[in-house]
Amino acid sequence: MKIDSDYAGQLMYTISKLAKEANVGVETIRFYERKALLEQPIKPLQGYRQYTQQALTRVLFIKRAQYLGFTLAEISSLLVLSTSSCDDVQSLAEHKLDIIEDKLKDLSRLKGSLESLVSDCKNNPKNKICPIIQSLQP
Amino acid sequence: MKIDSDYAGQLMYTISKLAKEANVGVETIRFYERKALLEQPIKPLQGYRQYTQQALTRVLFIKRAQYLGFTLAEISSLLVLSTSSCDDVQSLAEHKLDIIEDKLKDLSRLKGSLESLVSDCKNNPKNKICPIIQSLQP
DNA sequence: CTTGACTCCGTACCTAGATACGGAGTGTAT
DNA sequence: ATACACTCCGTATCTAGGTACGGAGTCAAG
Repeated sequence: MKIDSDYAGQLMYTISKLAKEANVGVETIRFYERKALLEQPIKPLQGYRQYTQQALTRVLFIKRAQYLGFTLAEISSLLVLSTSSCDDVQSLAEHKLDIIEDKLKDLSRLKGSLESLVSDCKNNPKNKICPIIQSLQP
Repeated sequence: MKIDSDYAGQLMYTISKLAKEANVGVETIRFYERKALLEQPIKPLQGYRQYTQQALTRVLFIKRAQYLGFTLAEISSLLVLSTSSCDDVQSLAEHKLDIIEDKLKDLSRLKGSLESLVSDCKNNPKNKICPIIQSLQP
């Protein structure tokens, strides 16, 4: 078992170590590189690519942002904006908040409709047509 | 302009008329046929396929069920179950309800997190690093 | 009898976010 | 020194729900 490389006092990772640290698959790392969310380290003449701690930080950033509901495209914007404008980041977040609120409304509506249908089912005397199916007929 | 065919007193549609009535695209009708959500009428030796009112009913059923949050796969199950068991339809709906409730919880959590971050931004003195970006750093 | 609109059919393409595969190169342990 | 694990790279595949395309056939109006 090889120990992680050390360059100028910095811990380095191979792609699989990086993936493991970030709790994602190796293919996911490559995918992020293709999407330009993560810089691909230069390949040395001899051996494998080495990933820095900054790369790990970046992958964790992406995962946290995803957890907050941002898409990869939005995360890409976040990364561009992160070096400049707090105002722009804030409006991205506010826009996302609007979308989330819309989705919440939609889901609440669905919940209400389904609850009412299920309750109809429970009151349904045997041998009668299912109220859910009935409700779906035009 | 050809008038819709009439067979045994029943209104019939060409694929584009059916699509128009159901407010979907022609390609969507074909897609549902491929997914076996809709039966493809037999092609006459001469001329185009004719769709019945039952076909229109079916497409509208699919659209209503989608509006209620069912996926096409679930709608496929609903169609199978619809001819037999109200209990089974009911448990499908209850399972869907569980999923919707989970999503509602997730979205509420996201909403809370984002609201708090946006509010941090608003209190952010100029020239300081954006709190949202900061929160994404490990 | 020609023109333009429509159908038919297979296939390819799209988004989003990965996931899998195959073959060649590389690294390490025994 | 050889077996096995890992990397590298391009490309293909997957889910879900469609949308688009191209060429041949068909239909109806003028």
